[in-house]
Amino acid sequence: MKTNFPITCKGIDYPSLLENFKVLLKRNGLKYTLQREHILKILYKSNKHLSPELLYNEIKLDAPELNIGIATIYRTLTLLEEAELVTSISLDKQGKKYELADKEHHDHMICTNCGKIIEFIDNEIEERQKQISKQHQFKMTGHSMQIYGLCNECQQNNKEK
Amino acid sequence: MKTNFPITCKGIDYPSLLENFKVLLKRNGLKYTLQREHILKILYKSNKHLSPELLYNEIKLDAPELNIGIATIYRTLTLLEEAELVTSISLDKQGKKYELADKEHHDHMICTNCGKIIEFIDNEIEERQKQISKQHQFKMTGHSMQIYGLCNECQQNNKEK
DNA sequence: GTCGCTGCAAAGTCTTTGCAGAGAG
DNA sequence: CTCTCTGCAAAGACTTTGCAGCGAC
Repeated sequence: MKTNFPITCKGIDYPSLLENFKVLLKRNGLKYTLQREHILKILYKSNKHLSPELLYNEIKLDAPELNIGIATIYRTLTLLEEAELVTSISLDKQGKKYELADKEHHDHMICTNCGKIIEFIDNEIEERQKQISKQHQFKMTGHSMQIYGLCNECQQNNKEK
Repeated sequence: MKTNFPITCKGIDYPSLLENFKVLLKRNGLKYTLQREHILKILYKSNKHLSPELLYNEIKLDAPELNIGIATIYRTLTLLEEAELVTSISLDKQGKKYELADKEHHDHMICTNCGKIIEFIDNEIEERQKQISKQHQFKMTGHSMQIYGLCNECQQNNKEK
């Protein structure tokens, strides 16, 4: 399935996002369902990286009557990722995590102690990546960068011990 | 298990690497076995990123009489990674891949069409990462960066079609 | 000899798939 | 009505673990 969703998500209110979402589903011949809305909603509300399982649990809490299945989560996330409505990062141990697509691309700092994820953007690096790709005659379509280490908090805690 | 292997691997001949390897095993209270040597050897010979399964197959071919088990591959790779004798990258679909630790850290360009991996280093980016970490009071211990896209070859092939 | 290492098979994860029924358009 | 989407359960891929025997030291 090939979809083509030109969209930015964050920084808009939920009702607008939802409207956007419905339009985009239609445009791609996909149906609007309560399950899909809830997935969008939880991603919007939590505003952070969620694993499929976490997302599943959140929806179970938020809408137990929906009785959503984990398979639907996986299927929908795959679909939304193809549609570029969500993006994912894959961490070595923890598996894939998803978040709403952002109008701005960003990279991640991941605390190896507590798992916290700090987002950042750096134009200098972005620019350099393009140059490097060009040098290697490589046609860049995307990239991901993770910095691993200890967040401020965990550094403090370590000192105390 | 905590190991402490200060080492560089590439750019040295195999016998030296092997000697190095034996010393380091001993230093960490680990035993030298034929299985471990073969894993080292294949990683050295292939000089690229291997998945546990590929590594397994290569060893089966190279030394069928060893009758190595896949579990040993996994156990050994985990161990060698802790020991910093090998490093891994995790690609979304393909899972983890391993290579011998290099004296120089490097990043990866990954062709989304053919899976080819091109390695590169860029000091400007390395430097910038340090600065960014500092800005966020984040104690960087490592990082990984992947650029996704089409390698030169695949671009040519696409044009032909 | 001791104790770590190994192969095997079984058990775990995490993710995907087949299917029949439910539901959106 | 039609055809997609869903939940369920089963199947898959990949990785880890328990165990008894083997082998390095």
